[in-house]
Amino acid sequence: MAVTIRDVARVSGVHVSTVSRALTAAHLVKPETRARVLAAADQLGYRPNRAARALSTRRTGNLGLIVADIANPFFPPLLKAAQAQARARDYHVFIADTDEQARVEEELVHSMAKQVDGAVLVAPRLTDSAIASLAEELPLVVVNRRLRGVPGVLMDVGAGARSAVEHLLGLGHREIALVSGPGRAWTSGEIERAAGGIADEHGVLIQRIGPNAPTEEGGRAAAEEVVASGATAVLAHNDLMAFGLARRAAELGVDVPGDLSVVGVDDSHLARYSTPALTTVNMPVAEAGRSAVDLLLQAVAPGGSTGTVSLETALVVRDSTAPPRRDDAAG
Amino acid sequence: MAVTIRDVARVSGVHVSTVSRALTAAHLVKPETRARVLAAADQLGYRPNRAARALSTRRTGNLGLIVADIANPFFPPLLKAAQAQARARDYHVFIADTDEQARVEEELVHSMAKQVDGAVLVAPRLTDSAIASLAEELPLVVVNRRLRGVPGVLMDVGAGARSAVEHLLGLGHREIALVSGPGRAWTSGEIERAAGGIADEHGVLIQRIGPNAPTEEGGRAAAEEVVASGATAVLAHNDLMAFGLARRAAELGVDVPGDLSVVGVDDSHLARYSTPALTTVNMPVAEAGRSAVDLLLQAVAPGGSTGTVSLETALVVRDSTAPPRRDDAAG
DNA sequence: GAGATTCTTGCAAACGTTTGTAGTCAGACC
DNA sequence: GGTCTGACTACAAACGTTTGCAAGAATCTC
Repeated sequence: MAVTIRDVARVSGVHVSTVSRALTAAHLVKPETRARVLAAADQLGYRPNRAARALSTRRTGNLGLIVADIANPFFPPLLKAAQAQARARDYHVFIADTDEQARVEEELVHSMAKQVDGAVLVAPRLTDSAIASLAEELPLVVVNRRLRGVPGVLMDVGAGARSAVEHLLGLGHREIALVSGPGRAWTSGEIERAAGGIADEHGVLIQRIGPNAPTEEGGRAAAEEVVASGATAVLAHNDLMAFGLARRAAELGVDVPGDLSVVGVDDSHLARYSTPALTTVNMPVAEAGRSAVDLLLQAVAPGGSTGTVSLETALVVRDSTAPPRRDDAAG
Repeated sequence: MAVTIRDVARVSGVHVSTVSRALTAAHLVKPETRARVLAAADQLGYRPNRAARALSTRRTGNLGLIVADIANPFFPPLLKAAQAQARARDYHVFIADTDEQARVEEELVHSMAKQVDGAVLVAPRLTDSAIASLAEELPLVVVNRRLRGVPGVLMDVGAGARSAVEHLLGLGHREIALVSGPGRAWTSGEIERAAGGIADEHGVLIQRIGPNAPTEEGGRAAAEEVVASGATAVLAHNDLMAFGLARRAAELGVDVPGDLSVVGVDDSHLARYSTPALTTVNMPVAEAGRSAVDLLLQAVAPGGSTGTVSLETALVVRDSTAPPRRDDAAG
């Protein structure tokens, strides 16, 4: 039924091994022969069977992309970029959604292991040691997780959080709250550390609220505590939470940014679309997706090197931050 | 290195073929033998090599998911649901992004053909005949495209558009515009036909504006024409466009919904997040993703049947629609 | 112009499974 | 007690590639 290398061999009058070489190791066959083979392949519409190739070479030409939640707006641009990069390198990508569950994440790596040359774990929820042990089974690259021995792509969210707090301090805020996300995420720790550090330098204490689910609901849930705390500004773990927080605050009669400045993290499209448009930390997700794939491909290649790339983030000031009200500052 | 069926055979003291059968055709081996084999497999951490299995059975256990733009908020929930459904059926999914290019779509089907048992084309940009010819090469399911001979999942966007127009008519609008999307999309035609039909019944003429790119920019671009047309209400091809349109209208000093009611299509999260929250036609995308996978799996199965499933849509009324201003109606 | 290289190609084994065929064994049947 | 049946298992070929090895042809070297 399907046309195989054998058919091509017959039509072009050479042995299958010659066809194979003509296709994958051009310099090993005489140019004229190669031309004949290619012509035959083209004429027959031959496409190599990657499963057979994989069996023989032990390389599948496939990559895995494992994320916590495809529908979370943070991920799609990353997936898109990673997929495009992989395709440019002639790799296909499997995608899998863990539904935020560490156990599923682990199981997915196992079940993919024989089908891919390596996998990218985006913002993994697993423990460091679990990831390290998976990495022995399959070449892995992590995004937004620092792990010795495992190549990673880090977006410098700490620097972004620092800029965000500096921005708030510069506006005159002295009562700043931090609504944190899931304890397990690497970004949570980075944000807290950086925000705390810069606030310290200015003799300001940041109130931490949370942890919360990294969703709009999580943000809403934190809103009352934020308002009650008397904070005039708040930095949220991500845009979704910032958005939920701002919405809930509005319902409580608190004006954003008049009474409360809100800063998010991610710069998802949400940030531009919401009203007021969200001041947020831009994450270079597309770049991260590309880098992750490149790193993985390097790690997988014969003389595979392993490294970590760090990407810069930047604060994007929009309409959800403003100086605190005089009376607030006085009270 | 990796543990194969051969290792399992050695440890459990049987032939490889027995191991194979113990794993895939339980009734063909004696229960005790099977238990021994399973124990050995478990102990060794054996995982079947799917490439080898694929070579032998000619079934890969993989599915392809091809979409125009992963980052367009319409797709991720569909991808998520499809992926989950596939996983529940023990299939893995390849994902690919065509960047809205028909040629890429075609090439992707070709390059996936040998690696998957079938593919889902979501809102394809190809012509009917191109899809039909691809369908001979590989079992295909289309989403939001009607094509004889190719199973499909259709979201009844026509009914949704009809409800939307009825809603606007009910509010008292008589000057209604339709901002259409890409001419190639099936949904474009459906919306136009349905909207035109119901308006006709009420003796109202709908002004068609476009076609435009199905993006925020496309919506912005159409805004001036909409405003100039004197329409008091507008139905946009999708939420992104509705959103861009509303934003641009606001910039032009046109109040939404006071001066102009805006209705979108998709009910992406964007609709809930924007201000004013968008009245829009809800599309059952998760359901569509699941159905598409089920349909594909049916088509691929031995006695494969082929069918079309149609899913209902529903108008969701939010804050972007209101009765027309008196003076407008009078003018 | 003979030996040494280098090219070019064919042969056959291997990758890890599945599966058709055939063999063994125990029990049933008469 | 011999034959038949059915349950169970081993054998070996096949799936479509790649690749080490070897052989023959062509080219080079002196």
